[in-house]
Amino acid sequence: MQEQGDISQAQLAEKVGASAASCWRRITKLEDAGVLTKTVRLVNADAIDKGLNVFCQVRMKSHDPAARHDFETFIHSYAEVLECYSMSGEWDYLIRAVVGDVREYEALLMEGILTHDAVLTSSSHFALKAVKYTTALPV
Amino acid sequence: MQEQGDISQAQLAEKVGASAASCWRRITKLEDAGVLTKTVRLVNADAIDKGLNVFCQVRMKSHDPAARHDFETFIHSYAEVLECYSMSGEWDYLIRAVVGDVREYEALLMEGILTHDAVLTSSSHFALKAVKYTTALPV
DNA sequence: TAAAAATTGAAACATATCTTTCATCCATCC
DNA sequence: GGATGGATGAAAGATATGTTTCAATTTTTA
Repeated sequence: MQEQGDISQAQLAEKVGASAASCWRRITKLEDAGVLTKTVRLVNADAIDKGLNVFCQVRMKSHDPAARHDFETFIHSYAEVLECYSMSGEWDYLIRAVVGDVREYEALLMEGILTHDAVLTSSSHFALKAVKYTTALPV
Repeated sequence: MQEQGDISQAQLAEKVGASAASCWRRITKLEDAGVLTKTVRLVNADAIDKGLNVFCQVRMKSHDPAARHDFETFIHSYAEVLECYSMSGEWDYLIRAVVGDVREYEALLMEGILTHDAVLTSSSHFALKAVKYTTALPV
């Protein structure tokens, strides 16, 4: 289901060698346990001109909880930011953003991310190619 | 659909203020055009003990196409590696891997990634928290 | 402005879908 | 070893689903 989210329980049952009813019970249990979460439809980034992946490392001026929380809420408001992680080490945050071109990224960085009060420095790195991208966790 | 991949066309129609038939036609067109790709089910990483995100930067010994291609195929074989990008700048690749704990990552790195002939160096960075994670591209 | 082309919505259609029920099977525990 | 609890599969049931058709409307083209 991680690879084919729209598979029917009947097909799934055949694939795993169980009954449809058994699949239904297991899926329901996993949903209730919060293991299986939402179903999403993936979009081809190149097809909608968002094929450029940029990674942005951010260092904060202050590490106090309020500033961090404010920055995290702030970063959530940017649709171009698909991923953001609070990091150990020299950089406080690592962001993955998708844009159509470098100009678009410049705008996101200069008029967006860097305008936040708590941000001290940033360092951007551009992906030349997405070698692998999957949402499926191991087993 | 990027946020709710299992929405029915009837619900979608109501949401966007169009008919179900119209939705069906548009979806079919986007699928045929390769814009809408597969539907996937997301899994709660913490629930299956894969809640630790690690970023690994890799530098290659050689930059020749054969070595790169071989490494990229190699990296595809690791289920823990969810994302891998060929990068500009000082590092050749950036990898995001999910593991249960640091021990598990040590094994992936030492017995996996670093065993590849073309790899020169690597640098790993651990995420303390996933602040934002979405698969939905902007608009 | 008039003709042509494309898009739309409503309804009908056929089908696939999830969900429940029930009897059976298996494993476990006292 | 018998009884209890849990899991299983097959079938039935009700419903929601995708897909097509057709007439009407809108947009484009000449």
